[in-house]
Amino acid sequence: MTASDKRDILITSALPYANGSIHIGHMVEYIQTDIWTRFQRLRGHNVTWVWADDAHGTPIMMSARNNNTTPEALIAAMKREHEQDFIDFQLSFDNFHTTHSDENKQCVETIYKRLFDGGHIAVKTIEQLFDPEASMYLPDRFVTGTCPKCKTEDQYGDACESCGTTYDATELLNPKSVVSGATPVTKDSEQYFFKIDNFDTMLREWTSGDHIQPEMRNKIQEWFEGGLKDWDISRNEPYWGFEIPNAPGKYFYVWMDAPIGYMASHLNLLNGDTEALNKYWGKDSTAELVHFIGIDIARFHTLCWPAMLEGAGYRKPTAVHCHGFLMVDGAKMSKSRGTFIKARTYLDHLQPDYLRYYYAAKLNHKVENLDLNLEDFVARVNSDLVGKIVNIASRCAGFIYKNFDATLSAQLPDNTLFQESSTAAASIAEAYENREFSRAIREIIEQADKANQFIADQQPWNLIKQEDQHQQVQEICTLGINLFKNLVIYLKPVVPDIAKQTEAFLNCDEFSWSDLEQPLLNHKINKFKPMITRLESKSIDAIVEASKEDLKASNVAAAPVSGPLADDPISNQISFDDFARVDLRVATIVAADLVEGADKLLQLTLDLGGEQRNVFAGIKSAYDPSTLIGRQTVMVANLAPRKMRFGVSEGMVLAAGPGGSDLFILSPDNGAQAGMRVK
RNA sequence: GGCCAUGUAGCUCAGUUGGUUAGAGCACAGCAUUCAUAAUGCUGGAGUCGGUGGUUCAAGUCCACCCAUGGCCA
Repeated sequence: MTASDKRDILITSALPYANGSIHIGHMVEYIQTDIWTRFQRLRGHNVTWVWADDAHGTPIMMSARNNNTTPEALIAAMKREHEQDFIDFQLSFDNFHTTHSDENKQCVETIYKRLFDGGHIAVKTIEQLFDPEASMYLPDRFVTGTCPKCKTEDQYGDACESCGTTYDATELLNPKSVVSGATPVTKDSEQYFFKIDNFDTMLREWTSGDHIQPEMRNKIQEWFEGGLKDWDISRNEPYWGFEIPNAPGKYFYVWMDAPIGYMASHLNLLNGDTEALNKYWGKDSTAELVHFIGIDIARFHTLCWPAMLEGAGYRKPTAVHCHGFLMVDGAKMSKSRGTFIKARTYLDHLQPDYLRYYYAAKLNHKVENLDLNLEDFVARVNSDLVGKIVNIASRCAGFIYKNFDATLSAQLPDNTLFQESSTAAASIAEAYENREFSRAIREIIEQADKANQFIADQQPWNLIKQEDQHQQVQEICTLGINLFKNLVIYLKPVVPDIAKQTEAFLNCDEFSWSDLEQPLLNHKINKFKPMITRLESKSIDAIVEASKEDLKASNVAAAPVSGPLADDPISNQISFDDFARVDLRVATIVAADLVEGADKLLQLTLDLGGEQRNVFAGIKSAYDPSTLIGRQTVMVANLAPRKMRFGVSEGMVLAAGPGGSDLFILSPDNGAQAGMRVK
């Protein structure tokens, strides 16, 4: 590669929020970033990957308050945890910083000042909730009340957890201050707005180019049609963030300083050298600036962020790559199903290469969700990595080691296989470059299939029995080893651990892309050791189980101390289909009698509107049979009949309560008819 | 409610500008093989391409509506 071919690439991943642990959903993006980063390095480009913890905002302030700690202590502990997770997942970032840093304060203030001087900041007076007792403005999360839409009580001032509606805190019904319990009043408050509309023309042009995936352009178009409204970048104190210069009591909104955290992390890596920073961020920079993000934060990265950069006299991103969300077994990650898997829980059980490979095999350049199918995960990794790729080394190495003093032959057999393996490079590189990792993997596995076919075809295990065929065997296995070497170079961005073991096994320096062209000949190798063990489904079960344990542990803290929920916590989630299997019907009690010899049972005759059922119900302690006759109730109509000492019970009546005299059978409202289904 | 994306074999996915009989891997069945971490090779069965209607000589591919899933916004 000549100096002029060498690209300067600055890469970022989205900033994880410093208020929770990293999970395998985050890892989709970080692994995607890492594969692309490693690929570019393997090709010899000058790559820098910087990111940071997103360490500001009300949720962090609240968490610190609830845990009797300071925000500083909380984010410091979280940063250590996050960074260790990333290192252990073999992410090859150059710097992981925090948005609560001197560098970020410096960058935020610089950008804000430039925007202000450029006439891109407006000061407007808006109505905000104010706590008259604590005499302070209330952030959204410091107000609770009833959702204006679905009337669910005890919701925060930004969104309803029950119906998902987002609203202004001023719209809450019966609002209450979290701080004092007082009813807030509305009060005028000055806020600072970024006039993003000033950049309408620039943004329309910029987003119509190659910087954005085509499917994102449709989405962005919709935002333009809605009009670019002034963006409120300030928050009243108390707020956890940076104070706005010359605006006492006003703080930068977390989403203002978060993306600037990319720049600040870079500045931190450069030890504060702003000239070096400008080489990447200056208006005329020729370096590439590439962001990897999830679709949920696309709006900030495709509109707010480029506008801020433009307004402050910096360059705009080369590309903003969006990905979808992680699904596990076709559904959203679920805590109760044990599919909300923390990065650490995964690492406690498995090496990163497995998950890295599986994600790579499914990632593409589109904004699609990625489904982690746990059964498929096991099958895919075992079949591809163990059965196909590493097996090539395993089946050739023995011959070389035992019969040829661990030395590869001086020449390859007379065929074009090695040539083919090298020329696949162009297409595989193109796939990596365009982030079509699944295509890259498909093409790599095709090469592996060819290698295995070749070995099966040549049958070295038969040839070795003939003395005069020994050189042939050495050459066949040398080719096998060299095909394996190329496969590992192709896979090096994806499975760094296997690549490292292969370099040691083959006695080689660190592989680079250019090593694809030259076969190893007359070269001594080491004894083959298994590089990766087969994935067992019991490991997956253990991860799922451990993830359920995590849930239990976190539930203990939040569980109510007394009351029905404390005595009998809510069961694991079920699907609608599970529920639908239970056939509940309205029934009329036409007869109710004491059962001779039974302490707790009443014998009920239930009418389902044409069909009568005999049911034994354990409600004698709470009900006099004569008061039940003529009442309607609800029964499970498709419960398997059960033989009891006093007869067969053909269903079950629904009742609530712990027992004894505290039992309450259900009744439908007036008008229900016997036999109606409850659903 | 509006919008965006997705829906192809049991599972995970390819299917370029509409053009022969819709492909691959895994799983399954049979055969071969035993160098290899029970790994590998060959052969085979398996699909009303979410549904309905339309455009066309021709639709998995284009259009309309509907359904399901995921998401964004209100």
